[in-house]
Amino acid sequence: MPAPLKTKEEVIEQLTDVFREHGYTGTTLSMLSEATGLVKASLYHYFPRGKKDMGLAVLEQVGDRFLQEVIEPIDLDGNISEQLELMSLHLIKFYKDGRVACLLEVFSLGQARELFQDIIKKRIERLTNVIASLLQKAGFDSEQSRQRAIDAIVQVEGALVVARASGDRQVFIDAMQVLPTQLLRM
Amino acid sequence: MPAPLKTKEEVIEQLTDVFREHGYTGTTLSMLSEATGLVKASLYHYFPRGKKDMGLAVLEQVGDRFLQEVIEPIDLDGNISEQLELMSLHLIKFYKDGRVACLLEVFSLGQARELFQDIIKKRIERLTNVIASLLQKAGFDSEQSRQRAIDAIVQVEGALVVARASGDRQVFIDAMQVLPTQLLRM
DNA sequence: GTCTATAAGCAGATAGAC
DNA sequence: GTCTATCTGCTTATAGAC
Repeated sequence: MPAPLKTKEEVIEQLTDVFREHGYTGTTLSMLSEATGLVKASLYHYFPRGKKDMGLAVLEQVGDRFLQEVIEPIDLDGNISEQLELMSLHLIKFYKDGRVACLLEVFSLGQARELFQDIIKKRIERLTNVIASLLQKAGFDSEQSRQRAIDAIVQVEGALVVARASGDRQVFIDAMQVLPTQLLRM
Repeated sequence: MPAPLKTKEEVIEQLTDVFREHGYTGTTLSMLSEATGLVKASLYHYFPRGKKDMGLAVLEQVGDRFLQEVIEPIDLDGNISEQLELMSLHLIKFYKDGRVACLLEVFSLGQARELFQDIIKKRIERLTNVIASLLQKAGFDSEQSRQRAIDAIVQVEGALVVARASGDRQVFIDAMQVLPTQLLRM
């Protein structure tokens, strides 16, 4: 039996680009078909329950990639300032200089909200905890760390939105570059 | 000739709620019909070019309301810290404690982006200038004022997104309450 | 695993009566 | 100014051949 031309993971990656640009409702099966090179019926082979399954798969894979590419490289025993600088660089890369949206933003709108809100809520909670534990290592108390972790997420989401809306990606890059200093400011 | 039961302005207000919740693509004429109590054909009386016209009308009216309710109350001759506190309160009210989205965010996604990007870009530029001129009154130089104005918009947009995604409106309220201090910090 | 063909329904939009 | 009725095209989704 020959290996499939595409793994499911590769298909999901191609779906991701479309969902990130158009949101959940704004994405049609025709777009997804064109992006993957598979006709609609073929997509149903990978995702039997259709668009909803595709959204879930994309959300999960992007979440995993975020942890791998942005969070896991952080060395909790390293210099905190350097680790935050590293995180900043990885954030810029992950969001392609501000060119792509965050799924947590675009999947929390309209009818998609009901479908994905539990997952999205958990992801934000988890991300808050990870960043907060990093800041606790830097000497902030539990509550301060949690507040600053939320600030960081607010900063990322806001900078992505403003960069996209204004058409100026530099807004995102600048915001990420000052993020480490902001988080450690007394 | 009797007065119409609804003015166009009132109709636009009802459309606004739907567009803010579902975004442009996610909003259907059926939703708009239900929200206004008018059948689809009646909506075309007010907006001859259809959904696109409705989006433009909503964008314009919300922009005007923002200037009236958040920007114009600011007294450029008053105490700067007090004026920013006032702005903070008005922002919380305008976005209904974080319950409603910003149109500049949700109208900059997917296919709606091409339709509205020029308007959205101009609105952000204008808003940046207004806030920057306020900060110049507080003694910041031109470049610092502009940067901090962008920071403020990033903060508002980010806090709205995180509040919506996490289902915790307090995130937005908290962020708005610390905004004045943040903007004036040396 | 990929395809052709097709179903059922909803989308945005229009004609024309009242 | 609001309506009923209708149109065309696109939507998600499925059946079944290869």
